[in-house]
Amino acid sequence: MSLDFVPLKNPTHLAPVTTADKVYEQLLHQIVSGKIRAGSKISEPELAKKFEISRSTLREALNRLEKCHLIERKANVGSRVVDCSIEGLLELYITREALEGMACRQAAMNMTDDEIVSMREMLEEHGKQQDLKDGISYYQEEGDVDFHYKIILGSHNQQLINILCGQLYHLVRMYRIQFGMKSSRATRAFQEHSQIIQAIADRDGELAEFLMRRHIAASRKNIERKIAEQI
Amino acid sequence: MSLDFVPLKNPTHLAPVTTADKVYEQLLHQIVSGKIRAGSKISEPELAKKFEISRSTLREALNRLEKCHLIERKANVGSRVVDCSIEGLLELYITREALEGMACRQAAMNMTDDEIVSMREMLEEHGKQQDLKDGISYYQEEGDVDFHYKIILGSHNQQLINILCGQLYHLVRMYRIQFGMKSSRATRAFQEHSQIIQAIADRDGELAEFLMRRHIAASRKNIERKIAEQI
DNA sequence: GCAACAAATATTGTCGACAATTACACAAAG
DNA sequence: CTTTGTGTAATTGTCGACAATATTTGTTGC
Repeated sequence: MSLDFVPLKNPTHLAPVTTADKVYEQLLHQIVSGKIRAGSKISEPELAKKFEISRSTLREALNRLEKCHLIERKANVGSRVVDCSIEGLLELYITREALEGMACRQAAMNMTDDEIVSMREMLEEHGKQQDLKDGISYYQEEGDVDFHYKIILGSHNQQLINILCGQLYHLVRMYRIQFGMKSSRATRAFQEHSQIIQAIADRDGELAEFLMRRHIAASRKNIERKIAEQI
Repeated sequence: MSLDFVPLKNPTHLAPVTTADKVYEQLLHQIVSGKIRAGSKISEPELAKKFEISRSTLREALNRLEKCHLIERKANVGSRVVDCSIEGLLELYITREALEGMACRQAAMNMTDDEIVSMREMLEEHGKQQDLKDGISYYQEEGDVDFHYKIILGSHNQQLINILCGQLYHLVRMYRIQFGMKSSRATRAFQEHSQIIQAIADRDGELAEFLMRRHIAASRKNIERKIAEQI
């Protein structure tokens, strides 16, 4: 299996230099996209052979996946991909609400004017795409993630950035893909994004946090509602 | 170097089964306590020899330290212990404020009555010790951590538990030890703890989160003040 | 047919050696 | 004296093999 192509999008992302890095990226993508099924057992010998690397190198890659909580290891038993459950999804969103809310508050305090301008431009761009496609759209989904990434980075808080971009957002993307979560409240979400940016531009940290928390909570409740309907 | 003695206190803690587990615990303790200095470079051959294990096993242990952000690795360069900076400490407390605030809100919603009783008992115990020693005390410091651990666990949210107990609190303890942070507001903190438990017992999640955030923010501001004085 | 135990198989953990990369020491040039 | 370049030494990354543990298979007894 080739190790070249890089299928990743993450602001924390560094260029992969070592073999284990590249395998890690491949596996990350395959898990997030569901090509390696959630909850499935990982066979070290099997994967090592598939990637044509030694088990040591593969284990190094697995360690990094474990670091972002995409797999879980038990001593002398092995690794499993985390499984996607509704409870897990809700817990994830609650955690996001806390962290991104604070990140948003910090962003209002710490973002440079340039960063704010750049966010406004991005939002405009998203608005145009929304005009064209309205409803569901790949760009909306990716656009949403981009928006959140920029705010997180804008907090200038390395702890928040590491936890959110380095760990939680891989899971967020995984759930989005595997549960087929298209937002269904795109125009609404776009408005909320605008409000949030305005609060940041006004340097109103308290409001910015409040709005971000409401934004994520709304998204969570939307999911809860859908789940309830399916029963 | 012997690998037997277990010097750890963490609710997420599982019995170490593998050699790498034991070495990880030893290193964790040595880093948190400052025996291995913050910011210092880690030599794999040197440490492996000291523990009388192979480099592979040591690297396995290092991977776990990296997982809780106690060391940082650069490809082809090596590992360093994270260094303790004032900015890092403040960022840590801001992150704690967000996460523990939410954990406290969830605890108010999800704790069982038994858990609440158990918290009350613990607080009483701490109160007695405070009567005796008043001022600075080992028990106060450990008691404070115990209090926070219990609330985090009470959230019943695995994400919050993992991030806080598995990652952030190692850093918290490291900073406490290395910066010699004795609270200096012990009686005040005790009162705040009481208030928080009351809010949880009343199932008032909103108030519980508010109080916990104020509690941690006060602690952070206390640190900022001390730092300012030293200049 | 089912349960409990035993042997065989497969998987994970650990080891030591080699390859690739980086850091260091020293010499030569400006 | 500083700086640049080169060669050596040290460190990290990767590999394949062996040991320890878990899982599966097969067998025996009821």
